Amino acid sequence: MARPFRQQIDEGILDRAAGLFARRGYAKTSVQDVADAVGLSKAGLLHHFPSKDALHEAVLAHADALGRRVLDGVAHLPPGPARDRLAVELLVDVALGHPGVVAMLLAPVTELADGVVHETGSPEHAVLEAFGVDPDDDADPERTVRVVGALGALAVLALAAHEADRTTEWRPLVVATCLDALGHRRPRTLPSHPQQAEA
Amino acid sequence: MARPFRQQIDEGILDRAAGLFARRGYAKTSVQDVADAVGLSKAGLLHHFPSKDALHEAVLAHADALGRRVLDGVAHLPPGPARDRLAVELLVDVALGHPGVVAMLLAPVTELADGVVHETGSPEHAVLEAFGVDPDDDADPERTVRVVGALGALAVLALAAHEADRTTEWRPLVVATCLDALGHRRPRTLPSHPQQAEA
DNA sequence: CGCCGACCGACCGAAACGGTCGGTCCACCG
DNA sequence: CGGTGGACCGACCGTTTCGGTCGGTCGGCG
Repeated sequence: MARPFRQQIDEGILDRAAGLFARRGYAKTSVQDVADAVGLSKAGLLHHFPSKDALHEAVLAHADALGRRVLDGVAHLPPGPARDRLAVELLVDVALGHPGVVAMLLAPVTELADGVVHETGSPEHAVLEAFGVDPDDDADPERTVRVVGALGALAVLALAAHEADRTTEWRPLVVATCLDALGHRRPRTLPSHPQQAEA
Repeated sequence: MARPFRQQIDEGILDRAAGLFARRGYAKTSVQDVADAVGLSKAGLLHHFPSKDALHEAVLAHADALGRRVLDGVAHLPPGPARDRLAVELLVDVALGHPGVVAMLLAPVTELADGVVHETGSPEHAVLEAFGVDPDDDADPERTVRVVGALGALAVLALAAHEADRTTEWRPLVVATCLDALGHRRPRTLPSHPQQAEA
């Protein structure tokens, strides 16, 4: 494990595995699936990680580290448009380089819809925290919808960009789309907005 | 199929199954998974559909019908902001009522990232068509990114809203988020009645 | 009462599962 | 030059899960 070469290979494995675990769940992702995705045999993959469980934990730690990187890079700013913008920039960079990880950040949302119970250590919480959203807080539904929507857009765009091999060209477009989804094109300085809207 | 009661049950099954098939793929979704999701035993589910394959085809037809509904509802308008707005409204209605189907519309994008080959009859093409996007056309990357991003936001928001049981409250917020992601600034400062258009 | 459709528990052969083992290949070192 | 060790694989093992079947229970209805 001393060589950076080895570490680089492992990181590639972790990115691919993250996408599979995120979308299919732990139980539904076989070692063979991951091995195929990274171009190894099952035995070859288990040569890098001693067991499926160890691989899963490494993936979780990997995603957690990336999520925390975003959170730390943004911690010095107070909540507001500037922080949002920086958070989006950092997240897009992470997403375009590691698309599987972003899928993992959204996995809890999609899995809960199936009624599946999951008990992961929630690295996604770091991302929501970076945007100042508490999932259990109903006080500001617009903010919640905006942030979740922007993350959804980012997740699928990162995947599509990676697949189409357009990551560098699309990057500014992805950033703009996410910022627009957040509602940041207009000055949002109305926290006590009487938004009775329509009944 | 005589009673509407039966049809209603089947539609609920199809919605749940669509979400599972979309996110996990056909092979990775077991009959037992669908049965659990709809609260039936495996034998009970296979009483409604003669085989897993028949269930899958029914799900595809269901998604196709919903996708086509959006396309038909929008066909009378020329491409442009007005058509985009109507398409989003229709799609949001479909999505909030049938969140699993929207996940299916996006499945090709996420699956291609895994290198999986899929050969489905692509109901999602109807949706892209409604927004005037050709996936193989590089001429207007911004439009592609915008549309794909808006669909991603919609997909995860529909799931989240369904899970949090906030579909009616969140609907206008979801519409606004998707439109913003598309890059259409809402005419909120116009002298006419911008906000009440969607009621 | 008898009938029928909805639904279930138990079961089947086959396939896939996580993991092990022995071996091949090859870069590198003496 | 032989040899040493890591990366990697094919084949295999015992177990679990797969799609699907079968016989049966239950309740509504004529």
